[in-house]
Parts: sequence; C-alpha cells; structure tokens
Amino acid sequence: MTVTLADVAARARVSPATVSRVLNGNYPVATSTRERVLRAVDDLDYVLNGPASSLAAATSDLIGILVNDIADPFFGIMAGAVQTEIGGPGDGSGRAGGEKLAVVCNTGGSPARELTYLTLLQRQRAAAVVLTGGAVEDPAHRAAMSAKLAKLADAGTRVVLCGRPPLPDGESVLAALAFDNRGGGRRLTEHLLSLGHRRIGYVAGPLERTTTRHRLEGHRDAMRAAGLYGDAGTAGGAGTAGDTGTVGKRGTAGEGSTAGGGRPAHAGDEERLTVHGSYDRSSGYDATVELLRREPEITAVLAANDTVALGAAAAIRDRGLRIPEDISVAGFDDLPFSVDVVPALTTVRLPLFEAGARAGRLAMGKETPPPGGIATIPAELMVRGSTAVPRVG
Amino acid sequence: MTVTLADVAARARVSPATVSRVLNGNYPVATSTRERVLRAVDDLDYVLNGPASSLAAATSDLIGILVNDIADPFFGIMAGAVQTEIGGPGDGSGRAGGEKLAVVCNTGGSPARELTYLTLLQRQRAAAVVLTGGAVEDPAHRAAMSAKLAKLADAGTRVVLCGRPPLPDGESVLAALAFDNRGGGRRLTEHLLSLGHRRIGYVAGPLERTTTRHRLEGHRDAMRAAGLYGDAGTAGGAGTAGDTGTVGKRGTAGEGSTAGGGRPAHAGDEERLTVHGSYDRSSGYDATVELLRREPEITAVLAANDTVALGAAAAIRDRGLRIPEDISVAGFDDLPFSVDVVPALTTVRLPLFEAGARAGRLAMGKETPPPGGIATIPAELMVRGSTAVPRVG
DNA sequence: CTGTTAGCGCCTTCAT
DNA sequence: ATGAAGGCGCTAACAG
Repeated sequence: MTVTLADVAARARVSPATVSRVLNGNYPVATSTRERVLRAVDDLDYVLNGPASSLAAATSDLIGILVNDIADPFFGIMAGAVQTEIGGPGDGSGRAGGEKLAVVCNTGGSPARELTYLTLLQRQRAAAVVLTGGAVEDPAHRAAMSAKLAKLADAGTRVVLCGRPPLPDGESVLAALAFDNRGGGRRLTEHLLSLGHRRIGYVAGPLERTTTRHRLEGHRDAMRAAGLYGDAGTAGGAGTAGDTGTVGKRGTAGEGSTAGGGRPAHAGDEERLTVHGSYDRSSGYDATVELLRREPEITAVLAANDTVALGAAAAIRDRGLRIPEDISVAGFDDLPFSVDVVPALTTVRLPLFEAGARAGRLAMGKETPPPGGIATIPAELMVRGSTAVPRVG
Repeated sequence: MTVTLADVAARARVSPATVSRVLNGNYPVATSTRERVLRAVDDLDYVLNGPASSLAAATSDLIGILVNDIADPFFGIMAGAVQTEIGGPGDGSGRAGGEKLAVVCNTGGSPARELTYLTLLQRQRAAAVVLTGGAVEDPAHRAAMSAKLAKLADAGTRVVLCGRPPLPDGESVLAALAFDNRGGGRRLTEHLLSLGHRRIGYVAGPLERTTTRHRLEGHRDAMRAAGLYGDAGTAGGAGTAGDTGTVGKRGTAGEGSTAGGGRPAHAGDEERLTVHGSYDRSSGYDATVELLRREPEITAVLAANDTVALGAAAAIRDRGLRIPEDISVAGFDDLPFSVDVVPALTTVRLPLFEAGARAGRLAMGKETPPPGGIATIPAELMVRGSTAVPRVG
C-alpha cells in the first residue's frame, strides 16, 4: 500500500541506489535519468521515509530548540528566527529540499525537563540543538548539562547557546551567544540615576537564574558606583555562580519598613529594595505592591523584563500613582508591545530576532562560530515615556 | 562506539526483544528481569535510537503543529498548550517515557509552505498534526490541502484543526475546533452600537482568510441588523467561501471622502469603512490613518485583533485624539497584554490555551472527538476601558 | 514470560 | 554514471 524507493526505482527502470542519489542530490546523476526518476516520484506520489533514511544515514532533519515557554514572545521571537534559517526557502513545489524541522521544547525553566528533552533529542539523533534563555545556576545541574551536551556533541549534534551564557567547560558547545544583560541593567540604572532617582526598587526574576543575576548585578554595580548602597554589599560583581546557591524563597516575608526616609540611601537597601519573583505579569504586580509597602519613598521601579513591568505599572496605577510623574518604570527586552503601552516603556532592547537567526545559521553550519565560540550580543537602552525626573519632595 | 539495544541485552543477559519490551513497557516482563535490564541501560548510558524504532514500528514520536508565526502569542499560546498535553509529565528521571515532541512549523500564512510542511511531516511519519489559524480561501489550495490531509490520515497520522474552520470534505480530519469568530465580531459590534456608536471603522485582516471573513461578517451582520449599512450590501452573511475569491489588494487606494457627515449611515459605508491589512501592529496603524482620512467622523475603530488594535490606538493618539473619549477602540483575541494597556482594551476573549490543550489531547488520542468531529469554541466579549459612549456632536 | 527470526526502507561502500 | 549487496537498530510476530 505504501510506496517505497524500490517502487520508484522499478517505475523509472533504474536501481534503488540511483533513486536515492537523485533524491539526495549529493552525487552525480545523468540529467536524463534524473528526470525519469523525478517523474516516477511524482507519478507515484512518493514521499521519502524519514526514519528509514535517518537510520541508514545516522542523521536526522530535526533541530531542537529549548525554550522556557513558547507562549512568551521573548522565546517565540527567537524560535521563529531560528526557523527562518533552518527551514528552506519553501519553493512551493511540494517537493522538500534540505530544510530541517524545528522541535520546540517547553522546559518551563525546569532543569529536569531540560535534561529530559535533551535525551529525547539525542534519541532522535537531532542535527542540532539550540538552547535559549538563562540557565539555572545549580552546580549539579550544570554538571549534568555539560555531560549531556558532551554526549550530544559526540553523536554529531551541533550545540548552540542563544541568549544563554557559555558553560564553564564549553568545548562541546559550538557557539554561545550571550546577551549583555549586565551592561543593560547597568545602563538602565545609570539612566535613572542621571534623571535624579536615588531610591529605586528592583523587581527581579527567579533566583538561581543567570539572567536574573546578571541584570541585577548590572543594576547594583551602577548603584554602587554612584555611591548608593554603600560598599558593604553582598558578593555581586565578581560573577561567581555560587552566590545565590542555597537561598530559598526570600523577600516576600519582609522585614518591615523600619527605615526612615531622610538620607539618600544606606547599605541594606540593596536587599530591601529587591524583590524576586517569576518572569510574569502577576509576579510583577505582587512584587511591586510589596516594594511599595517596604519603601513608599521609591521614585522608580526597575522590572526584570517588559512583561513584569506591565504588572508593576498596573500595581502602581491601582495605588493611584501616575507613571512617570510619581514613579518611573522601566523594563527589559523591548518586546513588541512595549512601544505601544501608555506611556511607552523605557527598556533595554535585545536583538532577539537577530540572535535567533544567527543561532539558526550556526546550527545549520552556515556560519562560522565566533572566535572562542563566544559572542556577546549588545543590549541597547531605549528611553521612552515611562521614565522621567523624580517628583520633588 | 555507539551502544545499541543488543549491547544492553548482552549485559543484562536477556534477548534484545526483552529489552525492547522493557523500554516500551507494552508487554509483560518479570520484575526481576526488568530491573536487570534497566540497570544495564543505566550502566551503559543507553539511549534508544528513535529513527530505528520509528522505522520498525512505522510510527514516530513527533507531532506537527502548523502556525502562521510562532512569535505571535496568539499562536505561541496554542502551541504551548498543545505541548502541555503531548509532553509527558517529565518525571525528571532522565529516562524518557511516552512523551511526544512538538515540531513547530511557521507557515507565515503561505499556502505553499503549509503544503510543504505537511509533506515534511508526512515524511517523518508524524503521529499527529495540529493545524492552527485561519485557512486561506483559495479553492485550489483547499483541494490540495484536503488531498494532503487525506494522505496523512491514511498513513495513520491524526489530523486536528485548532482555531480553524472544518474542511468541506473533512472525513480525514479527526476533529475541528473552530472559534466563534462571527459571533465574537457580532457581539463586539452590538456592544458599540448599544453605547451609541453609529459610524464605526473596521480594520480587517488579510483578504481570503477565513478568520478575517468571519469576524468581518459578524460585524456587518450586527450593523445591518441595526439598520445601518442599508440592505444592499455585498454577499456577506451566507458564509460561502468564494466571495473574496479574486480580489487583489484594495482599500489603501481610497476613493476619497466625498461623503458628508450628516446622516447616520448609508449603503456604501460598508466598503468605505473597512480597510484590509495584515495582522500586525504597523498595519493597524496605517489602516487607521486611512480610515480617519476617509471618514473623520468615525467614533469607534474595531480592529482585526489585539495587535492591530495596538497600532490603531497609536495612530489615533498620534493624531491628538483621546481613547475612548474621542474614539473607542476594540480588539479581538484578548492576548495577555490587552488588559494592561492603557486604557485596557475591550476585546473578545478566545480561550486559546484551552483550545490548544484540547487539540493536544485529541492529537494524542486521549480525548474522544466531538460529535461530527466539529466543535465551536465560544468567544466571550470583554468590555474594558477602551470603549465608551461616543462624543456628542 | 522470554527467545528466535525476519524484516522495516534506505544509504553506502564496492564494483562495474 | 549506475548496479548489487549488506547492514543501520529496532520491533513484531511466532514459537516455546
């Protein structure tokens, strides 16, 4: 019932081997026979058996993309960009060429699922794997990931990191494209400082994530450089991975707003003015409520990303405060909606599409990796209406 | 170098068949041998060869999801929901169970790419295919799609439509989950009418798309029912697919705003107050500019979807008009950001996640299809701040 | 419950 | 430039 290569060969009066060569186009074949074969393919409506050819050739047409959540445009944009590079031109002939298929894997940020998906992709003999988003900073998980990626690489799978910092022992990784989260966080903070803000609340992402840590570190670096936060802060700047190691859920408990509002700032603000949450809207809302409870004097709120900023803005408005007159708000990522909210969101633009496209090219072997396999993708400050000089008094 | 099933069998001192049975868990195996096998698997770090097992079993672990654009949350949410149902619980054991992988295919709305991807999925012997988004209303393409889907179904692939109207000859489709776009468009318009609006501009989606047509028809039905638009309108209501058949790009040319502003409305408004564009922000902006040029008297703008509404709102503001005091704006879909824009967007909520999850279950064979294979998913009107009574005069 | 035996459909040396 | 033949790694009857 199902037509095979042999059927095509019979109809074209050639050997199966010849048909295979025509279909894969990797080998010289006389034009006349090629045409005969192609005609037979059309006549018989033949479709190659992918699993069979993958088995024989020990490779597949699949490229895995690991994302936290494909419903989040942050990841959707990168995933879409990867596809533009791995899916062929789509000539519309109905006949398929050398295009690869994207297997999108939602990890939800869970280390276990991340590993499971890598195994699944290994099982599929994926041609490449693109890992997006920040990594979880658990040493055990990092080790497990390195081991897994090494196995994948051994099996011929190209591994590319997109928007994720390089691994310590990254020899199995073809290329790592890392966003300049720290620089972005710093510039955003410097922007607020230059406007005159001194008491700035920070709604951070989940603990133990590189993205969270880097953005926060950039922020704190700028605060410290400005003489705020004193110099007695916690680890921070050095970039060691262990500093948030065993910390559980903290922050929401709150230590009461014992501080007065007189002096510009003091050591300890660093902790008090930071609240951690997840990368979603409601988390931004809740964290901002908590921030305002702890320190009603803040004149600005920096959010972990644009989505969180949306929640933060809602909380501020619900409290009857105006943006930016009473409180400035800023996000991170510059997602498409950010320019359209009112007031337009000041944020840090990450070239998500460009990064994803580059990752896709790397995954296809169409582009040579950056020197050392590592590239830092710049993050650009976008100043818009949601930030302004602080209210007086 | 690469460890195979036979290696595991040897180490566990059983036959390859037994190892296979343990791994697939579809067959009774003594607990003691199972444990022995599992230990050997761990010891050897064995990973099943997917292509090989797909070849032998004539099925695969892949489920295709066709979307217009994965970067658009409309599709991202559905795709993510599908995954929650097809990816197993992810027990974290590192060992993979019966979970399937999602192959996300960006068609960009192109019929040719849609077909190409279906061929690619057929080649992979996908276990199921979920098609999302509106269909293109070209008879030739419809026929080609039907044929292709029939072949897929023949080969044992389950075909599910999610947010896409059923095909005329849908016997090869397991289930079609269609959004009530027409009802949503109608209720949205009735809402505006009840507020007192009479001159309503409509920023429609691309021509020849079912989604575009249905939403627009719902709108026009309501207008006509209210006695606006006269009764001499074009085809509309019946739901025949041919009515936009050969129309090219129209609308942006504009026929000049020759009409006065005196009477409430007249036949011909139907065309004049509708501008087609694509489903993106800038298209909404441009279309709204055009709408305001044609008819400065409009008091409300209905957008094809929320993203378009964002662009429309920007155009209105740039013109110095206020929302909703001068002009009301409404969208469609109720994407996550819609509640957070200012003013919050009146829109029609589509249960994208629920629909995607159901499609996923259907694709997995975990849920029985609705009677007749067709289900209409309700669309709920969400009244928020962006619509209000029209300005007087 | 477990082992044996055939392929699944294709690619790929090796000849010619 | 083309044909012939073996095997990729696994599953699915069929025995026992």
